[in-house]
Amino acid sequence: MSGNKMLPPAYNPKLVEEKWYRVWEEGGYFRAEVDPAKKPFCIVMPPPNVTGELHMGHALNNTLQDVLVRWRRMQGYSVLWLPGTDHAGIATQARVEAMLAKEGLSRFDLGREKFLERVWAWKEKYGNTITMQLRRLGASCDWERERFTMDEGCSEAVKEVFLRLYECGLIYRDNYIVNWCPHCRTVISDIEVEHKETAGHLYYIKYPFKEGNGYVLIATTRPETMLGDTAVAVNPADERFRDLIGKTLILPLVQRELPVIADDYVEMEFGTGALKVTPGHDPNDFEIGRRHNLPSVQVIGPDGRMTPEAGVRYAGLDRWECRKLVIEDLQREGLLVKIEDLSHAVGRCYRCDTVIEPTVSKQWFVRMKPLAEPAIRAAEDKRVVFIPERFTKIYLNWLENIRDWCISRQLWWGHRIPVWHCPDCGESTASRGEVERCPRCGSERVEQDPDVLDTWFSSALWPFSTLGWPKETADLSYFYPTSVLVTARDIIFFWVARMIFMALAFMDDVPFREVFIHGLVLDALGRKMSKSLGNGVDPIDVIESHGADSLRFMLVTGNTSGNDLRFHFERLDGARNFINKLWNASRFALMNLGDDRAMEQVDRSKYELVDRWILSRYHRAVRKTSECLDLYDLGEAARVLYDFVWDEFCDWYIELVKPRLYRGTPREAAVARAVLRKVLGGTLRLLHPFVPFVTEDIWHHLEPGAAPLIAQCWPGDEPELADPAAEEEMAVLMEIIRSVRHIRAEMKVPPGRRAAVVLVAPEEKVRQVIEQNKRYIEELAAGTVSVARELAVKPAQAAHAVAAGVEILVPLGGLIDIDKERARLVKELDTVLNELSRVEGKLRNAGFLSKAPAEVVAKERERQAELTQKRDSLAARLKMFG
RNA sequence: GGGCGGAUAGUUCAGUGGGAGAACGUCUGCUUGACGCGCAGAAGGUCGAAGGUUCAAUUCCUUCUCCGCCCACCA
Repeated sequence: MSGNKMLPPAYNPKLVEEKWYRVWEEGGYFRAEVDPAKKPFCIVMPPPNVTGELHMGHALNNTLQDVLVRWRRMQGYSVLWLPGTDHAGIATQARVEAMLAKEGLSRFDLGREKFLERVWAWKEKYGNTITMQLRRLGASCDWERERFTMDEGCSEAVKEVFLRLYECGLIYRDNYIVNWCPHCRTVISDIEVEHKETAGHLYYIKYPFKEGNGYVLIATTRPETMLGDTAVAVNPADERFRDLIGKTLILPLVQRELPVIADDYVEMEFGTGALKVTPGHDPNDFEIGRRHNLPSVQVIGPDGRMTPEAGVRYAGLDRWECRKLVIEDLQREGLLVKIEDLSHAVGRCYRCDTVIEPTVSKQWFVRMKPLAEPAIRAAEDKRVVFIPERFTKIYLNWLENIRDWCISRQLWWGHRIPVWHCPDCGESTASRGEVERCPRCGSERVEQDPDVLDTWFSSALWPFSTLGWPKETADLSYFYPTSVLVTARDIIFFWVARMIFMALAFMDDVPFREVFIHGLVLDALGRKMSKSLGNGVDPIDVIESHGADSLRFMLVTGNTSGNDLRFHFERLDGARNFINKLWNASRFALMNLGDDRAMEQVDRSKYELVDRWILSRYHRAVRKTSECLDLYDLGEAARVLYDFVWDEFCDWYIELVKPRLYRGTPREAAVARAVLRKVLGGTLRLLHPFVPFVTEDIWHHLEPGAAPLIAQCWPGDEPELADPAAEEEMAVLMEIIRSVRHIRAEMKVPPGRRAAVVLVAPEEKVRQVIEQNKRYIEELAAGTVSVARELAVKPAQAAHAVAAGVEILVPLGGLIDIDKERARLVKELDTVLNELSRVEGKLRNAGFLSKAPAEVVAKERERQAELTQKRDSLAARLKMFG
């Protein structure tokens, strides 16, 4: 025996996780090779923000990827899991600005260049926090290929894509109504606006006619915007207002003249049926304005304060203060008719939750229709497949209703728009390199556009920019298209869809063949984990307390693809217990296996029933696990392994193997050891993708000197191990053992006391199986077993049961409590009778007999026979008690 | 206003056109030579409601109820 006995009785992740990660990383096991002899398997990691710290969402996302990647690697694919981080424009800039604020500085004090130096310095210092945390999770990505959305290569790709889109007219610059965040001081795209139902008010305001008395009553939720009104619109079909169209109103407080116009957009039923039109601060009004050539007045500025256009009384006021004052003023003038409560959706910035101010502004856009179409077809043609399938519809629905994508941001941190403007002639020039002078007028006063691109613009290129595009690299031709994208369902629009249309436009192929969507990690109460709620659980804390494997296993088993997952600490304990169970089963094996590996090659004819059984079950586990993984059913795969390890391998096989190991002949023990080693070795391989650390550690105790488990091959299908006969026979033994245990427990037979179990088995074959495996029943049910074909005289002082057609008698001498035994039998008989009547009812049904498949009918017949025998036996037994 | 997901044991969740499952919790035993992060045994469910399809529905279809999410330019 070797140093195996040194294994401690509990697995301690802290002792081994760091060590094995180092072995893997330094051993180059994560390194991807372009190997034409192998099939490629590639995943690009959704890049976490450089500002980020690992949260449960990352932990889930990366665990799923790591399971797939480790599994494929073991299967012999040439695997590339490409990691990286995202520059996260607003988030990172805000972080550094907050730091500057502590020094009493703003970014404007530093200037663009100096500020960017500070951001880069910050990134160098803190940007690898999350990648270090991913290592602790066990993520087996190729760190030598780590990328950053603003590194040289990615920036090249961004420029290239921008220029090509610009040149073919798919990127344009226009004055348009956009979503302005007064807090972030930048425009954001439509999907970055979160619409939240908010309690508000509907204000009814009189707009007097210019001529004569009377007024039109309008209703608005945002009275401060009235300062920018340039018309009032009614529905042309609205009888009430037909005569008013073309008349002129006087805008209260401002005294501007407003035409009454007719537009289909106006809902007759809402409010008063008359709509105040503010082209400068409402997307719908903007469209109406364009249709009717209305002027647009910007009354709210970039800082959320009223502009001079709003009039001297209001200029400089915060938009909310202004609202109050406008209401007061209207009230004073008797123009405010009433205020109603109204719940409506208010758009807020997804980053800072500030209420978005729609504003007209000159921005850069991507023309979406031509790009969206191929992306729609790719999903329709199943060139990209979503798992679960239902997300296809969500994706398609979004693309089919897509609007142009606003890509410019008024930030400094990001990819600067590669366009230079000439102040002299107005020419704009897009260029890959610096532009020194205007190509049109020769002016040297050209200046680069100050804005940067939406962070998601560079993310959209991630699957090919990281592989080297626009260069034609070996990685790109070998690994592209990537195999699968693993991501949370909340960024299908932000990211998945954009990667697909960009890839189709520039690579002429999908970026990945499959999209594996998972849900969100919620807290125990079902709420989203968030910083503001303070209900987040830190994965690193969990790794500290339970180990990375426990966290991984819990996340995988708790998850059905696409569905959210609630985080329960109890489940974490369950995962840890499982890992500890595996550890101890291995410990048992190692204590008994010894070092004589070469001797363990055993002739299969020497296998006993229990060996054939566990090998057959192992074979099933291999097959089932592989099937589940193929279907991205990782949770089910992990559950299959959990059940196999705990129920079959530990609770049954290890117990069944002990008699031979402890008291068997040397030859018997050798057979047992061989099977034990085989099953344990295979199981470790199966479990490795899920719980890499503990399996790797055990592996090296089991096979000292062998290559690490990460580099071992995935268990192949061994059809010769399937043994239905062994499973059937074993089922009989197990049922008998359970019955005896049940009787012992119910009748309170002390554990130390051996019971003399009598088994009456009329069937020759069954009797043989029992006879040959008597020792196992004796061992596991703590008794001595005798078998008979029939029994002339049945002992009265015995507990009785029927299992698998075998009558079981456990003589209890004076111990038996007749009343208790009778009650037990009555209860047993009751369930048998219920079941039997159900089965017989079925078999009496002509429809069932004629229409149900033959094997279903046969099965019911079999059950009927079994139940009948059980019933008779129980009834006879009851009769004995009178 | 559309769309999606969930509703199954006390709790958290799997699952299935033909005998309802796991984990945790509960109850009863147990210093059984791997493990008390354990072992053995047990209790506990008209599978949200109502219809329909079928020989057979917890599972498929329709409607409804409740919870959650996403999308949407009724001010």
